[in-house]
Amino acid sequence: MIEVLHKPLRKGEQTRASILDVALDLASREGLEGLTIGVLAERMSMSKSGVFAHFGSREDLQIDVLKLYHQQFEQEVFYPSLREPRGLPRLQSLFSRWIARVSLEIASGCIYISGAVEYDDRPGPLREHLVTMVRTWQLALQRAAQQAVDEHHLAPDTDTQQLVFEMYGLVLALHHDARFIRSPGCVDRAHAGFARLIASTRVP
Amino acid sequence: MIEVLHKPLRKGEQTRASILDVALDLASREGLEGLTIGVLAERMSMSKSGVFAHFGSREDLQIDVLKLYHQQFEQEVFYPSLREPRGLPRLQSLFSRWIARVSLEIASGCIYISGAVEYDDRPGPLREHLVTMVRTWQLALQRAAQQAVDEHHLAPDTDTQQLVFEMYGLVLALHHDARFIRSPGCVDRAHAGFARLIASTRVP
DNA sequence: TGCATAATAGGACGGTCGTTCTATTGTGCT
DNA sequence: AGCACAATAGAACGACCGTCCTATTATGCA
Repeated sequence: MIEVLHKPLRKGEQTRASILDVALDLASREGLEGLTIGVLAERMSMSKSGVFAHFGSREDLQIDVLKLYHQQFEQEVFYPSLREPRGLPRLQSLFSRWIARVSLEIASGCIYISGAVEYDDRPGPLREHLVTMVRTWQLALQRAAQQAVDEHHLAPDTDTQQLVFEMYGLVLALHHDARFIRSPGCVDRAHAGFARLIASTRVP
Repeated sequence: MIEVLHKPLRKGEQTRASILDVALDLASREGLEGLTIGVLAERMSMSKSGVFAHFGSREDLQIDVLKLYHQQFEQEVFYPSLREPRGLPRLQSLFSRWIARVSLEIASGCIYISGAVEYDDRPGPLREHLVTMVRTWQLALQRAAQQAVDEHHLAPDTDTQQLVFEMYGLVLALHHDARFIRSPGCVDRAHAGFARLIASTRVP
């Protein structure tokens, strides 16, 4: 009697995935709040309702876009750095890949950063998801910094939270000067800032 | 024949000013792009068209809000610091007042920062105005830093552009952690970061 | 090949947006 | 007081928004 649920056909998930790809690209440019179903449908050469049917609501679409971004970020920045040895090398790898990602995103934009501004005062599930993801990333950085202390690469009294705060600041400044001001050479400045940061907390 | 233009009556300019006040408050919370005439009218207990009539367009309203913010920023951060002696004291005053302003704005938000994200990819007069203002502020900081070098408070080989880049990063990180993450103690971290920054470029 | 149903299209809904037009109210000067 | 005109209200516009409902088409399996 109770019929077995037909597993979703292939086509649906496939278009759903490509919708999400386009949506991520769109949200990177216009912000998650600027992501609109009409424009998304146009870009997909589909009807609004056709696109809409793949997601329960616009909010669900935004959340799925966010999760996709998070996934890509982990894949490109976090996981590869785990192959570096614990301590300073891994911390440096995390930062470099992070910088590279933000630089590449010059044409589009980092959703963690734009989202932080869009949702700092807008309560709701989207904000919660974003905060969780960014906190996760910050904690991963802090863990790597603590390991650098444990490995005696950084001074034993290093304030790792302070370190992460300043690293984040460098990336935010990079994003700001690259995308908004469009001042050349800011990638080098981010690297220089990190080098100085490490030098001042390094074990002599 | 050509009649003398009647100078605008007092009432008009007065309400226009109070509209701008409310608009600035609103834009600080929701962003310049989130500033809407309907909501503004509601907050003013006026009709939409009544509010609209004071500005040629929404864009003009946004620009006027931006100019008002710029004016307040200069008044609270820039000018008072000019009373400090040239060099490190003035640079430190600029940074402290800047930090204080961004901290106070925790409840509302810094339009320079939110605007940078909103308009990094959106061409138009608003973007141009914003970039000009932020560039002006960055150049003021750089000038103060250069004076600190000239006064032999900072090392003669100091890269002032790099210094400003990192100062800006500290404030962006403060804004991020205070408003978005809402992590306590980030004001202290901004100050600590600046102290370390100065210490590493100070003349021995 | 045919059948069940997933996938999509099309249209309509109420809502908000910026803007415009016209009418009414209020103000300031003589 | 009365006149000129500034200041505001009110309604309507076209456009776009997210969402829902109902057909139509496409797909995968028997």
